[in-house]
Amino acid sequence: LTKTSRKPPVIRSTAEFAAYVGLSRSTVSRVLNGQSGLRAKNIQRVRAALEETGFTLNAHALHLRGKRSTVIGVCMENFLTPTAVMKVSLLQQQLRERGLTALIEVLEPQASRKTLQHFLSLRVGAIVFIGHFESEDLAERIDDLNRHGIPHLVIDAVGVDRANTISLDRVKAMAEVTTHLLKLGHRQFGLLGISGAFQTVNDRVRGIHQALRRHGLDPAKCVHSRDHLHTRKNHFEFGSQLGQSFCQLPHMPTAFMAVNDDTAVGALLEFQATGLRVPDDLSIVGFNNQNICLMTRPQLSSVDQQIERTVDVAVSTLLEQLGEPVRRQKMTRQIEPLFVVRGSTGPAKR
Amino acid sequence: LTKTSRKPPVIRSTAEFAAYVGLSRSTVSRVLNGQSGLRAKNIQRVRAALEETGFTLNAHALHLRGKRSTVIGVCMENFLTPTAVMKVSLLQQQLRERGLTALIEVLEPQASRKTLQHFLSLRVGAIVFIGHFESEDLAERIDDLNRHGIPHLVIDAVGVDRANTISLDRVKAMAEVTTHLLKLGHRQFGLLGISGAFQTVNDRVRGIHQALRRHGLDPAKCVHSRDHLHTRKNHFEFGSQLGQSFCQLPHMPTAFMAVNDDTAVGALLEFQATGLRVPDDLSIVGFNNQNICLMTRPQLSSVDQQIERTVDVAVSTLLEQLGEPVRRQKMTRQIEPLFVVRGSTGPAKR
DNA sequence: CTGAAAGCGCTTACAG
DNA sequence: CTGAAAGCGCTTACAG
Repeated sequence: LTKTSRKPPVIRSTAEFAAYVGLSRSTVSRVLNGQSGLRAKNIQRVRAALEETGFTLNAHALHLRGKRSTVIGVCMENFLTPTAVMKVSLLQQQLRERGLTALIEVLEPQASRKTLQHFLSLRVGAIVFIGHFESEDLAERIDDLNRHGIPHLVIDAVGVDRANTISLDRVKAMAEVTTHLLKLGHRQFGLLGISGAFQTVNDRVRGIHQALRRHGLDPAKCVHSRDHLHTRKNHFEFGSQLGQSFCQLPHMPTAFMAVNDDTAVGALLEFQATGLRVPDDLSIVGFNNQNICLMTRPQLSSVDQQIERTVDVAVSTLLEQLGEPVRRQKMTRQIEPLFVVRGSTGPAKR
Repeated sequence: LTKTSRKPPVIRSTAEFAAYVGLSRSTVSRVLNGQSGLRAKNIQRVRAALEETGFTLNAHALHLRGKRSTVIGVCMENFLTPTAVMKVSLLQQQLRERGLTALIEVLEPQASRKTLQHFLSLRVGAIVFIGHFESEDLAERIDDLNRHGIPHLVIDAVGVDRANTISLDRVKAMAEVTTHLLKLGHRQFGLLGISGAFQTVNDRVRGIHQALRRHGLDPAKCVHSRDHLHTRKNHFEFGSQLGQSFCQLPHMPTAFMAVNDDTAVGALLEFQATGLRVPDDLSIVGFNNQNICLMTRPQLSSVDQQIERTVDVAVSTLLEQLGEPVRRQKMTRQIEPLFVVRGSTGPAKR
């Protein structure tokens, strides 16, 4: 084998690699692990051969010896919102910076057990769930994990029994939005898509009611919803239909709060198509602060989920748990929302 | 240990599991692998214990014995478009149905080597790249993979040396769009964001020119771009600026083709804000056929990438390669686009 | 300073 | 029909 050989062999084990270098497996292993007390010449030789061959240690063999895994399993929901994608991407980046590897799998509702089994069989160090999942199903999975002593973290899916959760403070978010609208003089409110059995929805409604009561108003009299009259297939279409639906009311609310930005945009365009002016005739607020908030005229006021902060907290929580035995008490942390005011909210028409 | 014990032990190896069942590791292993010639009673016992304990075989040990891995590494680009997310999600679903597992990692430009090393060390069966990557960097990674005898597949990032590629036929897509506009009487065309060093962009421009020449027109005289006057940070904003920019021309084109839907929507809203009517005064076409195409009035004509078909082809290509030795000839397949005509394209103003 | 040997958790010839 | 033993690719006491 000449030094100028351009085609080094593909090496798949330390045994082969040691033979190639001309040293024992032990010595090679020690160099690879950066141990001290080795002849400089040997270190050089191993390093050079590593460069030449591009050899990588077999992660499976490595794990079989070393017990503790540096791999974190990430389950993301199958219907991915841009917000969720951002979280996944940031999470992986931050874990990588701390020497951990995130392995992502899409969690299908009907295959959740199978996916989790795969992570278990990989003996991952911890599992993170990002997104909204079927609550009972998720609770079962988390029981499994607890039994196996594997720490977990749920981002967003609040209200799951025994789940360690990090989530946006939705009560606070909606209280803030509502207070803002109250100060602008609005007294009649329309909800767009804020209904249903999710805990996240309950929290948002609670925030709205809280703010209203603080202003001495009765939620039952000033909050209106038409969600029950339409079907949700696509957020935008749903928003359009709700917009139309509200226009048919004799006394239309002057302020609207939507479950997300898509729904808000759907309604906004519908209102404008009817000849209503925003924010002169009515105000409207989205949720998530996505790019489409900038795509309407006027631009859409919306609640920002503070994704970077969320992921920061998630990662540090994860690291704390990683060393420790699994805690018996469930842990929850809330993230402060940021309400971004733009042109779609203005003083109530008198 | 009573039969009604509610808290079965957590078992982490076949040795422990075999002891729990009261059989040898060999027998347990045979049951787990569904081999024939075993006493029915023992099969029952193992199955029951499996159910009780939730034991999973250690994937690492499994792999160490079994050589061939059923894991496919998926690299997705760090800036995820909704289209890319859809592809990743569908890909994982389809691989799962075929007994393979997709492990996803976000490929950061500066860490591409590290990510690939991780997949190599996991000894994955193949690697799929989804999205747009730095062409030279990707080419290097693919050389590495070829050297290691690991099959790969690139979805979307066309024009990479020696890469097996599956991509949308962008030449055809744009030829079709252009022909459609020509038939509507348009003769002057504005490009919105269709410029730059990417092969995908070259292909699209080629398609446009092709169609023009077929109609006896000189591309140099009827295609206009203002991309060089503005900076791209966010597609939508970029589209707005381009829209403004075109409005300042003495002779404005009557038909516009955008690099993606966001850019098209940005320009469309800008045109409308200036008082121009779509499609009466001008026509505009997006790309990707995302949800936002439905959010404008009129709705946006756009090119659909046919994601399901793309993933289908990707998976079958992957399965073909998985058994075989790595082929020396690079392989490319093109997917037929679908041009979806909506209200934003109409007869040219005379 | 370096090497031979044991062991991590599996499966599969090889005996019985 | 079932069990003891070897071996996959690593690392780390244990000798030398």
